[in-house]
Amino acid sequence: MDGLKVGEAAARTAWSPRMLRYLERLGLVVPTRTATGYRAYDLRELNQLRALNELRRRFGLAISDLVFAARLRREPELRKAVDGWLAGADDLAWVEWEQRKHERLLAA
Amino acid sequence: MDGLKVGEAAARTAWSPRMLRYLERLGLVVPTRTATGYRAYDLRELNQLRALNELRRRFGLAISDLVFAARLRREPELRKAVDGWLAGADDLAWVEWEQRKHERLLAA
DNA sequence: CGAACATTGACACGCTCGTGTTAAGGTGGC
DNA sequence: GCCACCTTAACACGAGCGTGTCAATGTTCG
Repeated sequence: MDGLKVGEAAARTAWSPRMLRYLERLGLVVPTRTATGYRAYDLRELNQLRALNELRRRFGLAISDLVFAARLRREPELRKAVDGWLAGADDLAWVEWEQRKHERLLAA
Repeated sequence: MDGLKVGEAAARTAWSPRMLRYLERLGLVVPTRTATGYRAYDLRELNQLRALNELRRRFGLAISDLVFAARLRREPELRKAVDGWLAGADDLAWVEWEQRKHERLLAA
């Protein structure tokens, strides 16, 4: 039987049960459920949780940053808009973009 | 003489002078400076500011979301790490990633 | 020179985030 | 059947975000 309950999963990932429920509500790490409603964390979710911790520690990210990153991936329109804004905002990036456009022309 | 002062720029972008200074400190919209230290907003910055407003309104983004997006662009290591996490976290994305790996193998 | 603007820095304030705790009830294994 | 765990919902609370405002000082322009 795989699928740890929230307490067991918490003990193995350095999160609290409270935070596991929170992360689920944010859509970041969503476990399956047993027939009676218990959260069931499999290896996949445990790895996500450990990796999430590591990401936060190494880069000082906020949880909301990851939520936003997930949103960027799911909403292409948003991604395009943000990329466009950054391109307009960042001189160097804009130059690079022009260069790549040039390369594409050369390659064609 | 191009380069509006902070008050003029604010009047033309629906931001307050206070917020323009805040956005500068965050690195999102950074005007040049006159010899005596006054902020000088050119067309480029005015457009960035208007576009930033629009982004926030249309997608309900927080300013910190844009800060994070800018960071993603500037730190490739961070971008790779976050993309990797999302790939592991999102079933569909993972499947697509496998597909693309497959395509790459076929193309080779 | 004086009025109107700019600069930085500080204090303040409401709101949301991340997190814990507690309450009221359901589930499961010994 | 008990005890330990789970469920959701609520109250709480410090920290930080987004903003305004005020103070003390410098700049520009008529």
